[in-house]
Amino acid sequence: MGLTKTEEFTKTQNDLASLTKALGHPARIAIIQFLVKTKSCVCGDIVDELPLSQSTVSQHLKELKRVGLIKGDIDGPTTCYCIDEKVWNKAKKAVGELFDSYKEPNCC
Amino acid sequence: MGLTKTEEFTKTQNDLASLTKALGHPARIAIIQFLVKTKSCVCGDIVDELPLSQSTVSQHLKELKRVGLIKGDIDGPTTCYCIDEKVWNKAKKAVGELFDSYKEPNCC
DNA sequence: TTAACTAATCGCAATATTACGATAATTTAA
DNA sequence: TTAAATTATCGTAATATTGCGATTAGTTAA
Repeated sequence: MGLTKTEEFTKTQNDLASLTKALGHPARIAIIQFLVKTKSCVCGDIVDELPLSQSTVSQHLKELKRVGLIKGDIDGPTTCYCIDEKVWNKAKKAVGELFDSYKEPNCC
Repeated sequence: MGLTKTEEFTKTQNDLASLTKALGHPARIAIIQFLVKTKSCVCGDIVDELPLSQSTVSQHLKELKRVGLIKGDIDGPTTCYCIDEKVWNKAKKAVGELFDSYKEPNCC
């Protein structure tokens, strides 16, 4: 079918999956790393940094915006992208809790 | 195209993306949570727990095995799945470093 | 051996994703 | 106003993902 059965899972599960899915592409990891390390965050700079076309980069930015990890402020003709601190910290906590929930081998 | 330009990104970027992509489905999050909380980890128990068919669950297990987060020991007619501690800790570290790399708002 | 059980794989259909060029929308500069 | 620059969106093609039923492969029990 190609259609995830979202309604069969909990909100937590769907939210975590949505977040990790958004990070699940090397271009989007690269965008995040670039936004973390640079002070400027003009869209054009991101396009220049990535080995992808402008329209493709724009799509990846949209996906990261969808989950809220980044936000874009329109500033004249350009758009200034950056990490959304609040959502970032929430995501960090959620993913951290998942990884921390495993303590030690149960079997095998 | 539908084909990620893997070769244009660094190994770190591809590895992180591959890992988060594997976590990017609610069924796979549910599987991980189930393996974390239960002591038993028989494949059939996972199938019973999830609202998906046996073949679909098997596919999700395969994806998690592909990135190494879980491993499956064939034990007679059943297969015993569990978290792979070593890969888990590596993944935890890699994702943790990504989230920790962001310190404070740069702009916007 | 046969039968029952477990789990992986195959084949298929529906939908999603990735990527690009072209176009549109917006803003600034001339 | 016109032209240039920036970014979003549209349309399209190729590939990937999700899900299921059916089948296959393997093991155990009778």
